[in-house]
Amino acid sequence: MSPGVVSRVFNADANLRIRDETRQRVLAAAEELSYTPNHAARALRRARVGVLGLAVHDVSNPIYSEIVAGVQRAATEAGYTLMLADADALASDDASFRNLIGSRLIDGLLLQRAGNNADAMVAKIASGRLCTILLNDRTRGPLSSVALDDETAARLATEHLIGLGHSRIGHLAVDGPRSRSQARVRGWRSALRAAGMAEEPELLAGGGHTIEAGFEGMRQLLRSEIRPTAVFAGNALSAVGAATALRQAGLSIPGDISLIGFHDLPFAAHLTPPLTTVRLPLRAMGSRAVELLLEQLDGSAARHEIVRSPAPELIERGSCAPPGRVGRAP
Amino acid sequence: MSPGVVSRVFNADANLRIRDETRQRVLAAAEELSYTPNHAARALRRARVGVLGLAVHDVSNPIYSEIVAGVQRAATEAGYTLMLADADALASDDASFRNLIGSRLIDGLLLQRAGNNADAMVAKIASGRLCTILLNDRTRGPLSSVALDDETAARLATEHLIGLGHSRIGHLAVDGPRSRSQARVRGWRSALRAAGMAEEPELLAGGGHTIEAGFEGMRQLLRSEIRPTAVFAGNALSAVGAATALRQAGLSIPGDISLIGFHDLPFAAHLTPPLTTVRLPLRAMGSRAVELLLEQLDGSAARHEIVRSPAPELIERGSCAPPGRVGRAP
DNA sequence: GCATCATGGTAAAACGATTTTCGGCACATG
DNA sequence: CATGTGCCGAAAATCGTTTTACCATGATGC
Repeated sequence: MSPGVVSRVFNADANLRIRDETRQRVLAAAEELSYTPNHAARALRRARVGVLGLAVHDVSNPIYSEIVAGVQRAATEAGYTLMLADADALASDDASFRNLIGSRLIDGLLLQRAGNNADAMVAKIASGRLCTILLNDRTRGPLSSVALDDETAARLATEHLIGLGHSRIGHLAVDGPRSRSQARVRGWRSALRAAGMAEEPELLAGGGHTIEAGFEGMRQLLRSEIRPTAVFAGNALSAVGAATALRQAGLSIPGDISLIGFHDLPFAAHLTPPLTTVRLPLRAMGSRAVELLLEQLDGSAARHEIVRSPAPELIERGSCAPPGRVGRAP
Repeated sequence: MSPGVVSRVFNADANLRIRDETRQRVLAAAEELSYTPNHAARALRRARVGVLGLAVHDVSNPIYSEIVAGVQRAATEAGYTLMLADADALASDDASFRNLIGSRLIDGLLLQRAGNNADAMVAKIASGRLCTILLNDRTRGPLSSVALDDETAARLATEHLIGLGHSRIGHLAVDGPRSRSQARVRGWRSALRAAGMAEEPELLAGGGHTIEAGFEGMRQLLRSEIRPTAVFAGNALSAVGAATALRQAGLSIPGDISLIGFHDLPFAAHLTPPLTTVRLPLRAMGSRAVELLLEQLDGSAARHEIVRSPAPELIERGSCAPPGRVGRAP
């Protein structure tokens, strides 16, 4: 039996004419020897490895975990395996960068850009020939991107606070206090303006995307002249840190200050008080990114897309209440 | 210039005698063309791909995230790339299983066994020829394993509660209420016995390794005849669920019931009250597992190891207090 | 009876590196 | 002059698949 026939049986080649008896013989022998095609040889021959790369900034961040889950599912469905890389290591270690990007270890890359040298990194990748999708990013550039409708979600959160009667609504911005043009800040601002409220610069602080940064950001808000009665945190983890800062200041949530988080993660319901959040389709974004990547591997052009479905949704729990009134007991 | 020379320059072959001028010429040309060796071809020729697999039960579980971080670091240091797989998908989808295990897509596998069919899966893997290390597992079998000193940690947690004066100390067991032989249950029991306390079967409930399971487990403990004054949760996430159950029952922590968690995760300090825990070297276990795997790839025999360093450590926060007294304010 | 065609395969050439073998050149030695 | 002997580098074999080209053989068409 020649290897060529075996190969075509395995790949269900439609152009192969073969006696059924022979096919059975091949299959039986494969079973007997528990034969599995060698990945490297196959990848070498067809110029395609069947592996997608996913580089995220911090694997242990639960927000990324959600994205990873979506990516994982879509990739598996499409018959691809997923390779996880550390975006920071990629940015700093040039050897591992070249190994991942240039060696055709993967067919395409999903990149969650983050950190300071993100731009430099994007440039480096764009100059290469590896098909890449930027995750959770709405940059207009040579690289495709998939993002969420952060602005709508931020507006939703802010409007909820406005609806409760708040008028001094702070915001912990993920990209620092000076990032006045980012989507979440825009959503927050547009909701304030629509309600006829002035935007106080002191009500905008940096909250980062970590517990610690949220803690610091909230402390800064509390030190400001006009103390907010409600705070919209631009990130789920920073909301956790913010809550701790409030508790340390002896303030109750939502009695003294209402708090709303961004991204609805599993533990949000288990904070004290349970955290009201806006939920965004993180998993869907992950899946969609894979679809886009696969399309692009087939030659379609770069594209910038925003995943709006399922739509951002307000998840009411116990961390928001009208101002100046004690909310329900914890 | 022949490809052979190029290859040997790139891999710093000691047996190659070459004029320095020629070497420079090779290096310059490589730089010029931004040449990177093709991974598949290289993997095919040397029967080694430079990729390690890591299969965990649930990527979004923060405990696994810690392990992943440790594995990631050690793998990168050793010049290996990491491939993340979903252990559940591996167990259920036979095609992806064979693809990962048999095709030499990876050189070795780190497997966090979990789920019901874990045993069957281990058997399937053991029958194959892929070098595998079981993570967080102390099974004696043909496969190597790396585990933590859960028993000591559990004893430490229980002794802390005993030291505070508690005598009715419940335990939420990760593997269900009937798993009387697991390490954490053993640690809990041995601490109780050492203090001359009887082990009440009603004080043992299943807490799983999810928030929900912990919630249910605590509710069960609260329904029992002898209500505990302190609970040792066998898992960090189940402690979060347990805290919610207590809150819903109108009980205060630690005023009415003290709570101590297993595994010290970033958010533990940000619960209300901040959760007292025992910290285990999760990252170190991940790193050690990689080391063991690499040794074994070089031919060393299977081994069962327990990572005891850094030693389990009690992290006191605000969720434990003497019984029948109100603890410090949240 | 000769050309054509479908059938059921075989044989061989890629794929892009690594590794082993071999050969040519220059110089020294007997 | 013949013969080693270092040095450098070229050639060729190899890894396990996929893919293309091709070849018997017998059946069919005319």
